[in-house]
Amino acid sequence: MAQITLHDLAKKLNISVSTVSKALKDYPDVSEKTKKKVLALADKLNFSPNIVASNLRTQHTKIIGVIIPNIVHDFFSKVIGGIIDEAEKNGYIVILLQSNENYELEKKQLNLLIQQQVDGILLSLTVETKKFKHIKRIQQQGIPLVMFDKVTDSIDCSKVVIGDKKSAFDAVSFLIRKGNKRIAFFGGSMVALNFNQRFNGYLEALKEYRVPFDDRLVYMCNKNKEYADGYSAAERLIEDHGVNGVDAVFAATDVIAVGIIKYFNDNKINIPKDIAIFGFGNSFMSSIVSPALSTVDQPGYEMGINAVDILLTEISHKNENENISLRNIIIPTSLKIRHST
Amino acid sequence: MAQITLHDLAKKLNISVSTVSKALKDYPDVSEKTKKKVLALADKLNFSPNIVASNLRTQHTKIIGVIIPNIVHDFFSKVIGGIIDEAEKNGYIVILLQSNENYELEKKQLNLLIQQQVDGILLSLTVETKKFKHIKRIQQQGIPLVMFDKVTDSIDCSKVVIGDKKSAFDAVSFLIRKGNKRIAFFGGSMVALNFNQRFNGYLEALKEYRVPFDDRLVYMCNKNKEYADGYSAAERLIEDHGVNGVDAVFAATDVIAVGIIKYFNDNKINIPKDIAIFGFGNSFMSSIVSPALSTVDQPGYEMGINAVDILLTEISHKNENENISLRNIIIPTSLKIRHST
DNA sequence: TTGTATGCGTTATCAC
DNA sequence: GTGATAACGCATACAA
Repeated sequence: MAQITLHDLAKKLNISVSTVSKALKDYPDVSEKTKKKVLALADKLNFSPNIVASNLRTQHTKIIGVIIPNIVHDFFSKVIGGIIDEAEKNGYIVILLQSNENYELEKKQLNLLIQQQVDGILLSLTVETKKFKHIKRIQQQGIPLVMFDKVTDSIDCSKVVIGDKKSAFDAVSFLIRKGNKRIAFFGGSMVALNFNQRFNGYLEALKEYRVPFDDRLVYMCNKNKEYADGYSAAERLIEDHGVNGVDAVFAATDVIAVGIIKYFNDNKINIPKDIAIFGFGNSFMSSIVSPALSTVDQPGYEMGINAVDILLTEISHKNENENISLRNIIIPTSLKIRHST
Repeated sequence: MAQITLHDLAKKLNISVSTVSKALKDYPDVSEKTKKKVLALADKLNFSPNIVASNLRTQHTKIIGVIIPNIVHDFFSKVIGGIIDEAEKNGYIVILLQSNENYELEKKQLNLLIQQQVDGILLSLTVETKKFKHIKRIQQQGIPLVMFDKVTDSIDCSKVVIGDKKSAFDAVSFLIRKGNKRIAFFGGSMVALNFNQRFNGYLEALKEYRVPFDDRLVYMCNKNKEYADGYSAAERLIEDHGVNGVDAVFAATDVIAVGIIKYFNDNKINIPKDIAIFGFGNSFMSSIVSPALSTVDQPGYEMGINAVDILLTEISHKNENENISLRNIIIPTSLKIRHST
C-alpha cells in the first residue's frame, strides 16, 4: 500500500540506506553480492524510487515544460508528438500546458513551470503576447528556453521555426511560373509573425518575377474560424474582381484554402482552370478535399524533435557550466503539388 | 540567478522560516503586519516556492499523469485539450505520455508515473494490451486511476467512454429508416473494443428492423492507414456486389468514410443517391469533404473534462480517507446529418 | 566495501 | 504571534 522506500529495503537487509542507494544505481564501489541482494529484494517488493525526493536532492527534475497556444490543431499536435517522443527517448518527461491564445494564462503558466523546477522550457507564443518580461524572467532564472513556431525577435534564445517566408516565396513562384499573374493572398490576423512572413514571401515572389502587387487582392481571415472566413472571403473576392479578375489564390493556411475550395465548388468555379489554389500546412484534410490541395508541407514532428534536441543540449551545457551558443533552426519545407494548381 | 528560498526571505527580514512560510500561505495565526512585509519582499524578489520540496513534504504533487496511444489524432487531441484545461482549472498539471500503441511502452510509462508520485492517472489503452498486471499494480499502490475511451472489463476502476454501441445503433437505424436495406459495415481492427461495440450496434439495428445480416457486407480496414484502406475496401465492395448490390455504408471512423467517398467520387458513384455513407467521429474533415459526411458526433473535449472530474473526486476522497465509488460514464453522442445520407 | 552524517526547501507540530 | 525543530526520501562527501 504505502510506498516502499530505500529505508525499508535497508532495514530488511540489515544494511545502510546509502549502500542500498548505491547498489540500486549500480555504483562501482559496492560488492556484487550486496548488489544482487538489493536488486532482488527491490524487485520482489516492487520498489519504485521516489523521484520527487531525488529531484529535490539533485536539483534537477528531468522534466521539460511545454506551452502551446492550442493542442487541437493538426500542426501543433504533430509538434507535440515529436516533442514527447524525443523527450522520452532521452529520459525526460513533458508537462504540457495550453495557453489558449491567452497572454495572462501564458504568464501564469510560465511561473508554474518555474515553480515546478522544470529543467527547460519549450514555448510557442500566444497571438496576444506583446510584452516579454515574463519570458525574460525565465532567462534570468537561468532556465534553458527554446521557442518554436510562434517566436519573437524580442527574446534572445534558441528558436526553431519553419521557413515561412521562403515557403511562401516558393509557392507563389510556382503559381507565377504556371502562368498566373493575378494572385490573391488570403491571410490570417497580421499580428501573428507567421502570417507576416508568409505575406512577405508572397510579396517577394511577385517582385522577383515582376508581377505588380495589387493590395485589393489581399484578404484577411480571422483566426479560429478560418474555414468560414475563407469561404466568405472567397465570396468577396469574386464579388470584387469577378472570376476573370483573379488567376490564383495563395492561402496562408490549409483551412482557409479549404474554405475557398468549398465556395468555388459551390459556385461552379473550376479549380484550377478558372482559379488555382495553393494552401499552407499539408494537413490531412488537404489530401482529401477535392480537388486535392497543393500546399506547403510543414514538418511538425521534426520541429518537435529539433526543439527538444536543442533544449537538451542547452540543459546539459548548463549543467556542465559550459556556455551555450544559441541556435536558430529553420526546418525546411517542401511543396506538395496536387490538383488545385 | 539561483532560486530564492524561504530561508533567504527569512534572513532578510530577520524572522523565522516558519513564519515566512505561514505568511505566504495566509495562515490566520500570523499578524497582518508581518504578512504584508513578507508578501512585499517575496514580490520584490520574484520569489517562487520550490514545489518539488513542497511535494516531498506534503506527499502529493498535484500532477496527473495521462497516457494515450497517440496524440496526432483528431479525437484524442480534443480529449487532451479537455483534460489539460479542466486539470488546470482545478490547480493540477498534466504529464502527458504517448504509448504509440506499444504495450511495453505503456508498461514502462505507468511505472514512470508511479515514480513521479502523480496524484492520479488517466489511461487509454494500447490496442496491444491484453495483460493487465501493470495496471493492477497502479491500483495496489493506491493511485486513483480512471480509464477513458480505450478501456477494458478486466480492470475494476472508473471509466468514461462514449456510447459506441448505441451510437452505431442510432446511425444504422437512421440509414434503415431512410429506406436502406443493404448496409455495409466498414470496420477497423476487431481487436479494439470500440470497433467491436460499433459492430454490435450495427448488428442490433439490423435485428431491430428485421434487416437480414449479410456477412459479405462486412469489410475490414487496418488501423493507421484507414484512409487508403477505406478507399480499397470500397473498391472491393463494388467489385463484390456492384453498385446496385449496396444501399449504404456505415464506416467505423470518419477517415475510413472519407476514403470511401474518395473512391465513389473517383468512380462516379453518386453519394447518397447510389450509395449513402455514414461516418463516425465528426472530425473536422467530415464537414469539409464533399458531399459533407453524415457522422456520429463524439464529444472528445467533454470526455476529457469528465475523466478529470472523476479522477479529482477520487483523489480527494482518497485524501479524506473516504471510500470511493467507481463510476462508469457514457458520454452521449448525437447524429450529425449532412449530405452523404 | 560499507556506514554516518548532512542537506535539498518546504510544511507542520509544538513550544514559547 | 512567533520560532525552533523534525520530518519527507534520496544522494553524496567523508569517515571507518
